[in-house]
Amino acid sequence: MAFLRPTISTNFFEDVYRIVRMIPSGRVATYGQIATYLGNPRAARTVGWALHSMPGGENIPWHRVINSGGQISPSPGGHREAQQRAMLEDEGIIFDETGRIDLRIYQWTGPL
DNA sequence: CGTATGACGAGCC
DNA sequence: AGGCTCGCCATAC
Repeated sequence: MAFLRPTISTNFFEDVYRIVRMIPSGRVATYGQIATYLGNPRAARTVGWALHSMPGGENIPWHRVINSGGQISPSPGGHREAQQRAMLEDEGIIFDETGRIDLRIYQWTGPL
């Protein structure tokens, strides 16, 4: 529906959403990882930005995207962090004492 | 068109 | 281990 589309052609953003949508439940991906799949390994910040300004209503598992440290990136407002963690735990992901995820186990291997 | 910004990442202390 | 700085890149203004 073209009339529902934002005036701006956020092509890069759509690509980000497309990748994120492929992440299966119980798995996570890092911002840098997604940026790599888009062909820009250094655009991790932009990926994060795409998610923070993500349109609601879309079926995008934004909570499955974390930083390379295996932690949930603090967002302005903060409370999303707890929500994100709860959703991930609900998918069976275990956090350690420092609130970190073991990427060796949960990191999505990509659209292989 | 130049400046500022931001769910990052790697490096250094 | 934890915290700070700098580099990167697509958008917003």
